[in-house]
Amino acid sequence: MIKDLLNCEHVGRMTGDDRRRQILDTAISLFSTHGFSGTTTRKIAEAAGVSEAMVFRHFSTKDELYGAILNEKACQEGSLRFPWDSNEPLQEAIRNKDDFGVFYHIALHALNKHQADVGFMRLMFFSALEEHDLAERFFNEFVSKVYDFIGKYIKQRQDDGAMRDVEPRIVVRAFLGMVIHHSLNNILWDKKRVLLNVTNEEAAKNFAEIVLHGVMAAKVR
Amino acid sequence: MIKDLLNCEHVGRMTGDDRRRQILDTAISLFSTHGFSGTTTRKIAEAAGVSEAMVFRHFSTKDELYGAILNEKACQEGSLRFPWDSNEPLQEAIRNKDDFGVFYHIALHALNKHQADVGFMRLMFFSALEEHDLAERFFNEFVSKVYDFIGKYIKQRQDDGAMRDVEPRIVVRAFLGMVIHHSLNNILWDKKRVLLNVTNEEAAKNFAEIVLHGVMAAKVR
DNA sequence: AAATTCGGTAAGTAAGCACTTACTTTGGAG
DNA sequence: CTCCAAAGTAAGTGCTTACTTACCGAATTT
Repeated sequence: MIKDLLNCEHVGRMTGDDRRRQILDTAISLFSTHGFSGTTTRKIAEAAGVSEAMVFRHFSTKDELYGAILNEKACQEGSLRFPWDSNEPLQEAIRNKDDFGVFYHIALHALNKHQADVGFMRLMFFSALEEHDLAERFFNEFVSKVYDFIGKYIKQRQDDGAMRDVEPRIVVRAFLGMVIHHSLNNILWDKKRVLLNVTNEEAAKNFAEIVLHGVMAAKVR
Repeated sequence: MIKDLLNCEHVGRMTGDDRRRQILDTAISLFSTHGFSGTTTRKIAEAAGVSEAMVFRHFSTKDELYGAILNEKACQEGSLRFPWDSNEPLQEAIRNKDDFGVFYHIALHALNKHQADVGFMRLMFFSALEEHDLAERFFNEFVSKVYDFIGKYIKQRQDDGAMRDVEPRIVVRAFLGMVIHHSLNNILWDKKRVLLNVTNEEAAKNFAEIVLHGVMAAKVR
């Protein structure tokens, strides 16, 4: 029979794996906008265009479905794609001890990532608020490694005499605070960007400058 | 009869207003730990030690109860207590153009407030994620005024020639980012303070120094 | 002391929830 | 073409939900 022609919007039935993926994607979108208890299995099924029984064929409980999502998201984002993986400009900045470049590219990478996956950020915040243990896992496997990475760079630059003697982790907290808080504003609090409307590049540039030099006028430099 | 003696843990009945307050307080605690849809009216009633009917006598719907909470919280925190109200050290720092003092006291005030009312912060994040319009109201009535206040101070110091020419709102975003993100870590992600364990005073001091001078070693100063 | 008010409950109701059962349809291998 | 595993569903199950009704009994008022 004629198949795989005009695969527009799916008419017939899907393979098990395809349907599983589709239910998962649908669920991600719903959980990320309404949280765990705010999302019903019925709505997931409806949005996926199947009966509820299909949801439970692929995931035996609602908890397992939520777990599968967080697991995938945390791993996908956590184990493969660190900000420094396949980020040549950042790697080069590190090699050259170009401090501005390092902070700029970390910030820009993060801001772009957050913007591209709003659902992921919402999901993480929901599961942190709802105290789901996989949010903790994401924190342990991803965030803490970012702290180590940036912290080590700062420590080395302090040893070089280029940076003053501040606890590196406080600097990391301050810097990531600027970046993450900015994303959070764009996603959650100030979606219309009334308070502040800047490109990711501008934000990254300013955050990097502030963490390095602050806002005071240079006296003699 | 003997009454009002040994008023330990309440035996008899409460006045309407007292009961209303008590239900409200109970609900605040539950909503802030489980979110709106994660909290049932039954659990609220149980925790308050009354029947569900009492909850609905005081608040005609669950939505109204949630609204009353956010309303009170947003107003209580929003209209009276700005960081600069009844904060003499901050006011003095402003008068003296003591930039470090200004940022230090704003940060310290915020960090202490967040620590003292974890429930409020959780509530705000839940309602922002759940897109409750009163989170938006809090943002418009409180946050935007903080931006104006700090932004104006920065603008003035730029005019004085003391601070370099950066968009003041970006500086505010960066500074509040450090502070709020730090609180968020303490409340949500890193409750045990594995990554960073500092007092509010230390954090405020370092954040203020970073926003003013950055982390680079002084060249000639 | 009787009347009235109001804090309080037991026992509902209808709708919605996560999850199941028993069954039908479909596509592809033999 | 025949079969059968797997994709799919309709119609439940028992339980929980937000919310209601009809009724107590302790105070306070008169």
